[in-house]
Formats: sequence, structure tokens, C-alpha cells
Amino acid sequence: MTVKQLRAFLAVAQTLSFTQACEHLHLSQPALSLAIKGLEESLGGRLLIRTTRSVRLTPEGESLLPLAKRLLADWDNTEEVMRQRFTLQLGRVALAAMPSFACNQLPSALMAFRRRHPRIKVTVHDVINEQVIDMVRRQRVELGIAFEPAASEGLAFTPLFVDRFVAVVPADSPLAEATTLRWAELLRYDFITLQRPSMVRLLLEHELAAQGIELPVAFESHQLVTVGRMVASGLGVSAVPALCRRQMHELGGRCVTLTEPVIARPVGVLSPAGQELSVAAQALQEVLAATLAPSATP
Amino acid sequence: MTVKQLRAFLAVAQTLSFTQACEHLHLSQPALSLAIKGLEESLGGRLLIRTTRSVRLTPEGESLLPLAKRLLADWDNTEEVMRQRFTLQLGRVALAAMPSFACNQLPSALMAFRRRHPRIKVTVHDVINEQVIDMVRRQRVELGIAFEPAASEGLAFTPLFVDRFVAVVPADSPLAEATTLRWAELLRYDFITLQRPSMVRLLLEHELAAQGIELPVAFESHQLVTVGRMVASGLGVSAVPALCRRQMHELGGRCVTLTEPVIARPVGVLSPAGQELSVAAQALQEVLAATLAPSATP
DNA sequence: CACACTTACGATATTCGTAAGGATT
DNA sequence: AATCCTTACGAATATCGTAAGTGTG
Repeated sequence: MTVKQLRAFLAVAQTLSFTQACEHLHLSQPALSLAIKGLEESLGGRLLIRTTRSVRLTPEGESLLPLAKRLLADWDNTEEVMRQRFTLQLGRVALAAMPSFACNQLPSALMAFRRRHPRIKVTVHDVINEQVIDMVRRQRVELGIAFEPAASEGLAFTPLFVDRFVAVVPADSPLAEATTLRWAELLRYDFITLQRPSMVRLLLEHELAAQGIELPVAFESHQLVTVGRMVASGLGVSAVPALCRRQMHELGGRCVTLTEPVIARPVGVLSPAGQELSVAAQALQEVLAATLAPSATP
Repeated sequence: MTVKQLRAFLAVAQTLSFTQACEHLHLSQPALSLAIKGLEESLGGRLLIRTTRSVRLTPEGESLLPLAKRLLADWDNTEEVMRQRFTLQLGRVALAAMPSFACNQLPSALMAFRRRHPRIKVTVHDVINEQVIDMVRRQRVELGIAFEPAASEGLAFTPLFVDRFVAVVPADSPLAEATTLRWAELLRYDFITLQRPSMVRLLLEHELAAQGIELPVAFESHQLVTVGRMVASGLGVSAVPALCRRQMHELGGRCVTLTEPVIARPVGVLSPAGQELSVAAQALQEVLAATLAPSATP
């Protein structure tokens, strides 16, 4: 039994005419005749009664009709779904992004992606840097956006831009007027930062320690928003990835470029190393690269 | 997309090896390679990642796998069901039979049928003669067993045997000793018969009227069993198709051959005229003919 | 270098369309 | 006589297997 044969049967059964079925199938009458004959032989009995003037279904043909309908509908649907998947007319990508990126750069990137591929669904997992890496590793998501991981075994990292830490100070602070600040100047004030397991926190401590500087931590939070609010209300100062510049500004803080040392880390797209990406994920990665390439260091 | 291609994909996806899949499919490696290639081209993208040393599924291949499994399972199942239908390993026949036949000859005929085709289900509709004809006409059943209908437009009648009316008398009646009775002798007694819409009743009245005899009906019932019981308990006498002989005997009546006139009607199988019968129905008809042919007039 | 998949090519099968045949209205 | 399905046959197409090619571990 072949797909062609079954399709031929369905066409004849629905029109009850070989001639009409022919047009529907773009096939000559003899070819159709042979197809039906072949189907009947392969199944071991007659499906259609052909008197020269009329075509009817045998009881067995009658019982095959609904089965054939369902089978061919499923068949065509499967074919269509796969084609759509490949042409990006259908699909789903799961993406994990660290919060700072997820709530700053990501929305506009997703807008661009959706404009180009409106039928692709995107699932965003807004999780901390470490979990992003973990989710990509465990194949819970196809793509991740995070700082470049130290140990990248099994992971491919495609840098998007370099993110540099900037100072956040209260709007009414004298520091807010400076165009650039040295870490030493910033750290004269109470320092507010994220709690310990955070990548940002560890990174800061590590880089500053290398310069012989210790963080004078006054307050800790585990939410960047809270840190922003605390700075804005005058509790102290902080340093955050430049990614969060706009967000900090909206919360009422002022951002100032930091030097000595310049602390910066590449941010990029993580994907499973040897693993093939779905067409949809490839497209998303491209859009991410395209929308973020021009602005090297935000 | 063809069945072969999908089957090839499934085999490779499950074994993750072209070589192993080949054996499973009884196909050479190049042919398999071509099949996969063809499938990928028809769907518009890659399904398998072939490094020379390993085979993996792309995300799209991963998404096709369950669809392919279901599709092929349905396909094979449909093919199998149809083959079984044609080889009488599976199927269902609906049969209508008049009660006198249904409860006398039919059980043994069905036994014979079941012995020969144990997997064919039979639905028996035990309905009165007129409804048998009606159900065959409306195609509610494929076969009917009834007296030969007068107007048989659209129906094919295949006679099985001729059924002759016999007298039923109480066991202690003097008539029970006779080897044969004339109608005139029988009708000296109170007559018990079925109620009016019954074919048997109408037939009797019609045939006797032709001889100038009128039925002296004393009691009426619409169940043959009741008639039998009434006779057995001495209320009167009756006449029933010879088919019911054994049943009447079991109820306590005695059956005696009737003459002057001999009232007889062919009993046979009814089927839709031009209509094709299912293979299962044909087989049932054959068994009916075979089991009832030897005993011409029971 | 050995294994596993791909490409090349000739042989075989299948399928298709044109033409002729048969049966019914 | 016209219509509709089937059979016959030659041509085009597809598919298969053998043999050679290519890249990886």
C-alpha cells in the first residue's frame, strides 16, 4: 500500500467517478485504474465495484474510507508541520537569559525577531547567570544569554558585546556630576551590592581583589531593582553592568563610567557545543547578533 | 514524502546507525542514504546529523520522530485490519432473522460459522418477518432470513428450504395419534394463533380463504411460545411452520403433518439486490446454505 | 587504516500516458 | 453512439545494488 494508491482510492471514493478523480489527482484514467488495482491486490480484496456506468464502494471499501481519510489527513498534516518548521512559519525556541539582559536588551531583540518570524513562539527563562549556563547544559533550552562562562566544556559561546561595570550613585550625590570615576573614589561611600551567590558580586570581588581593593559592603540584596532603589534613596552607591544603565536611571540613580580598573566581561549567546540548533534557534541567534552588534558596549 | 522514506527515517532514528537500519529494512546503505536524503529534501531541511562516525537527530528530526512513529503505526494497522477483513480473520456481519428461524435453525448454523471463522462477530436481529425485509432494504443488516417476500424489488432472495405448516395439538388430544391431518379435521377444535400483523397469521388466512375455509380463531397471542403453551395446556390447537416443530414439542405440544391444502412457503436468505456483500457476509451466506441444504423440508 | 556514510553509475522495476478494447445506457 | 472503465504497450522515471570516494577516530 502506497500513499499514492490510498490517495487515489480516497479521490474515487469521494467522487464515485474515476474520470473526476483523475482531474483531482492530475493522473490519466489508466494510471488511476492501475493504482486502485494495485491497492486492491495489496490488501487482498475488492474495494470498489466498477460497473461500466457507475462506481460504488464494497462494504470493505466503506470501512476503509474513514481510515483512509484520517491516515491521509495525518500524513499531510505531518508533512506540512515539518515544512513550516523548516521555513520558520512554525516552531518554538526556548531561551534562557540572565535578568539584567532579559529586562533590558532582550525585549527589543525579541520584537525584531517577532517582526521577522511572527509564527515562532519563544519561551524566555529569566534566570540568574549560573542557571542560564546550567539550563543550556541540560538542554532545557536551546540558547542562553550570559556572561562568558569560565569553564565552557560542552558549550559554545558566541560573544555579542562586552559589558562594562558602571557606578550607580544617587542623583543628588556630588559623584553624579563626574563624567568618569575611579573605583577608589566610588568606594569611599557605603557600597550596596547583590548577595553572594550572584555572578556579578563574585566577579566584582574577584577583580577588585586582584587590584588589592576590598568591597566595603554596607547593604546586600538579591534583586537588582532593590539595589537601584536603595542607591536612588541615598543609602549608598553601587556598581552594575552597563546593561542596566537605563533601568538604574529609571529607578532614580545616576550611572558614571568606572575606571582603574576597568571591569568588563563579554556577554554572548551560549549553545550546546556539538549539538545542532533548530532552524528557529539559529534564526533567533542571528537576530540577537544583528540587533546587538552595532552597539558594542552599551 | 513516501512511506518508504518515513520508514527509513524511523529505522535510522531508532538505531542511530545507517548500517543497522539497513539490515532492519533489507536495504543497501546507499539506498537508505538516498531515501533519507529524499525525505530531507521533500521536507526542506535536515533531520539527521551525519558525521562519518555518528548519527544524531536534529531538533527537527526529534520533532518528527514521534509523528513518524504514530503515522507508521496507524498505517500498518490500517493495512493489517483491511487484510484481516478480506481473509475473514476480522469483521462483523449484521443479520436479521425471523424469530422462528432465529431460535431453531440459526444457532447451529452460527456454530458452524464460528467454527470456521472464529474472529468474525455476528450481530443477530431477532425480529418479525416484515422487519427482516425492512432491515435488509434499509441496509441496517447485510443479510436477512425470512419467508420469500411477495414484492422483492431491490432484494435478492436465495431459497434455503421450503417450510410447511404443521398442526400443533395437545399431547393428550386424540389428534396427536394421527400421522397426518386434514385442515378440516384440525379446525373442528378451537384455534389459537398469532395476532394480525404477523406474516404467519396472514399467510394462513390467505391460503385457507382460497380453499373457502375460514379460521375459527379462539385465542390470539403475539408470541409463538405463548401459542405453544396454550396448546400444550389444552386450550385448543394451532398450526405453525415446521421450523418450530422441536420448540413446540419442548413446550409440550405434538406436531402432525397437515394436508388439504398443503401450506408451504420458501424460506431463504435476503440480501440487497445490486449491492455487493462483504466477504464476511458472503461467507455467512455460504455456511447458511451449506448447513440447511441437506434438510430440505424440516 | 578501518569504519561509516556519500557519490557515481549501470541494471532493473515501476509508473505513466497514449492507444485500443469492452460494456452499458 | 457516447460514455466510462480496463487492458496493452512503449517510454520516461525511479529505485536499487555494486563499486569507488571521503572524512573521522
